[in-house]
Amino acid sequence: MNTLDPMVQAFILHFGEMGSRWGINRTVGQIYALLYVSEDPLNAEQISERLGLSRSNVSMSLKELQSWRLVQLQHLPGDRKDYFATPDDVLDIALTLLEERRKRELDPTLTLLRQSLLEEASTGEQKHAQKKLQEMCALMEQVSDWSDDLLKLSRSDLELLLRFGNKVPRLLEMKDKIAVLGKKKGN
Amino acid sequence: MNTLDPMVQAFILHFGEMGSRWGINRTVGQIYALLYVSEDPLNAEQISERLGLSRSNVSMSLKELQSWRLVQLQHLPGDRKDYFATPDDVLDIALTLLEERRKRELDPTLTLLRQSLLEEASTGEQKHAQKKLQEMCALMEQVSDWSDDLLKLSRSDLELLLRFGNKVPRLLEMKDKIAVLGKKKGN
DNA sequence: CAGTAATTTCAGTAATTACTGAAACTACAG
DNA sequence: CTGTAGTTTCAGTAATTACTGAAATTACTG
Repeated sequence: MNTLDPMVQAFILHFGEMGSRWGINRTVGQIYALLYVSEDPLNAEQISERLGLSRSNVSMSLKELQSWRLVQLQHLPGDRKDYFATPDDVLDIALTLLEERRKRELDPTLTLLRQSLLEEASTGEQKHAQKKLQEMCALMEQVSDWSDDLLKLSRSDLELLLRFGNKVPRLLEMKDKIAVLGKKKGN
Repeated sequence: MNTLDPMVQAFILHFGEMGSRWGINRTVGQIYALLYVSEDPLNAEQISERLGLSRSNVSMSLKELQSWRLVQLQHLPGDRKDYFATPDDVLDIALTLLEERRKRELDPTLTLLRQSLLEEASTGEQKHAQKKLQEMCALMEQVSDWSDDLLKLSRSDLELLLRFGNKVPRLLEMKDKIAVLGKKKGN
């Protein structure tokens, strides 16, 4: 891990440590951080040199990052190596993260819950359990729909929402007007 | 893991498996699932019997769940044992989860980023890196503020927001009116 | 098509994380 | 106090996950 600026160094190490909390491992976190702050795309060898990781580890980690759509593969003219970079708009990145996390952390459970709710409950204990699953399922569906719609918003609408987003409570002062909109989709 | 209803059984095992994706381990996930569907609070011994776990493992896992504020300790009259239950409102649970995850997954990084941004950048590469950190920091602050405000909402406002939440795009059709509100906090 | 640069796979190993049983602790009851 | 029911701690071990180097594969180049 040679000749990296101390600030960048600290950032990379931090991402490595946070990796486990974020459901990726240290290496994946470090590589992502390195690419994120790099001015230009890097190839696998450059990454393995700068972070002191084996070439094969870098290869596997880059695949993982690609499966999250958090890095993009690029080619430079006249160079056969694969180069990698992160998308440069942070908002893009955040949305990708939201989508992938929903896919991995919510969808499987939602599938299971829906299945369970198709079954007949006989005993009282079963009925109680099913009611609880039902509640969880309903909430998870709402959250899932919410994120779906968020992902469909135009960039400008999204920015608007985020910018005044911390004034959500004020927005709700308008709930009389808003309630009308809500009712159109009867729920 | 004796005499559990197959549906409940499947739910518990699923939570165990998802645990690692959610940043908790199998045991913690299973215990949470068991408590969530249980009609009455359970004590540590009941949990360890029903899930086939050692008593000590249950003790540690319950502490972990308490640190997430996902289970509550209770006492039954005339019984010295500690009993545990999950809060029964799923919305409560979701908000707790949001808050705890922000605390664990976002706050440490936000702290680091803010620190880094206090430093002087000299070289061009440093300046580029700092600009990227700056962008990430700004977005994370917005997300953090968003969730803060969400947590402050009254129960009824929250339900309203969630209920018509999947009509967010429509809400933004009203952005002319809303923009006025946004400007009051000039940003 | 032979040679080479680049990447991927994978079996073995290292590092980390989870779990257990035994011992220590806590708090109450007689 | 002493005994007992309940809980927690912790050192040792099991299980899982991460990482490596060597070999295999891919895809160009001359």
